[in-house]
Amino acid sequence: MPELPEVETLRRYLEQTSLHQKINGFTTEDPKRQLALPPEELHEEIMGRQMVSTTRIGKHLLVALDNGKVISLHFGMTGDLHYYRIPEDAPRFERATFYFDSGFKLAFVDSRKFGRIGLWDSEEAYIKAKALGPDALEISADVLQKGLQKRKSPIKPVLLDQKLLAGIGNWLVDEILYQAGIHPETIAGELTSSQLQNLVNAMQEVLKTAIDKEAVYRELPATFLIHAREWDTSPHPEENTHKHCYRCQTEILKTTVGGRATYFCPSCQVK
DNA sequence: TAAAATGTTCTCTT
DNA sequence: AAAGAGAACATTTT
Repeated sequence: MPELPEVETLRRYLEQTSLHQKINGFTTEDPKRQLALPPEELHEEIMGRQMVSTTRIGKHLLVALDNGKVISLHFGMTGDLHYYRIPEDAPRFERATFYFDSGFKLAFVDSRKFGRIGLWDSEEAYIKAKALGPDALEISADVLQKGLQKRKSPIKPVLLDQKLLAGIGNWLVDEILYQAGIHPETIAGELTSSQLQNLVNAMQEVLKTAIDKEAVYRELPATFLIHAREWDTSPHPEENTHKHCYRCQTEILKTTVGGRATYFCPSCQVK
């Protein structure tokens, strides 16, 4: 699930379900692993408090409490949220739960258990601790260009570096490079100014489109590369057209760049 | 059944 | 100091 558009969708979900209710309980399956602080401490700080507002930076969701503290939610590879009341609606893989006095619960769902929950004195403290760069929707072309300039790695792993800019994950980076017509192994510092411009435009376009569709992949435009990924659950898997570039019909290739699975069009994205 | 999976972080090396 | 490579983390799904 959780790259920038997914986390933005979760932020809105939390905002529409869970604000302004008294928290009267919190449980975790595996506090040592899932919490960035001792469970007693978290419990003490949030009991009786209310969530009052949310912020997102990159893939991180921050929830402000009415005592000024900030809960951090990071969703790892498979994190999700589910708000419910009756036990029949409990999701699979519920790893942590916030209980409200309304009787509703906010579940932190996470099959692979890479997600983390923390408590901080301020948003700034969290951003500093994680050394997060500017959010991918906010970063200016100028700052991005300066960040890329000195890097000698392929552009793909550089864009995945959350210290440079926050929010881009493995499917997004492939999508953005595809839309920008840039080969994922192009050395970051060697991008031309027109490539850089294409990159900035594609990043905005892809992020906004994905947020607009609430990160539901099958609703993304047919022009999106994401439909070529194996885990795309197309309603018509027998139609293999999504394995080809919508622009030139060339077969989409799968390789490894920076240790991650990488999809690209060998014809539209040349080094 | 072995392999791959939307992410981060740590260690080691350069 | 900073950048890059690679492994580790835990579990599910195909």
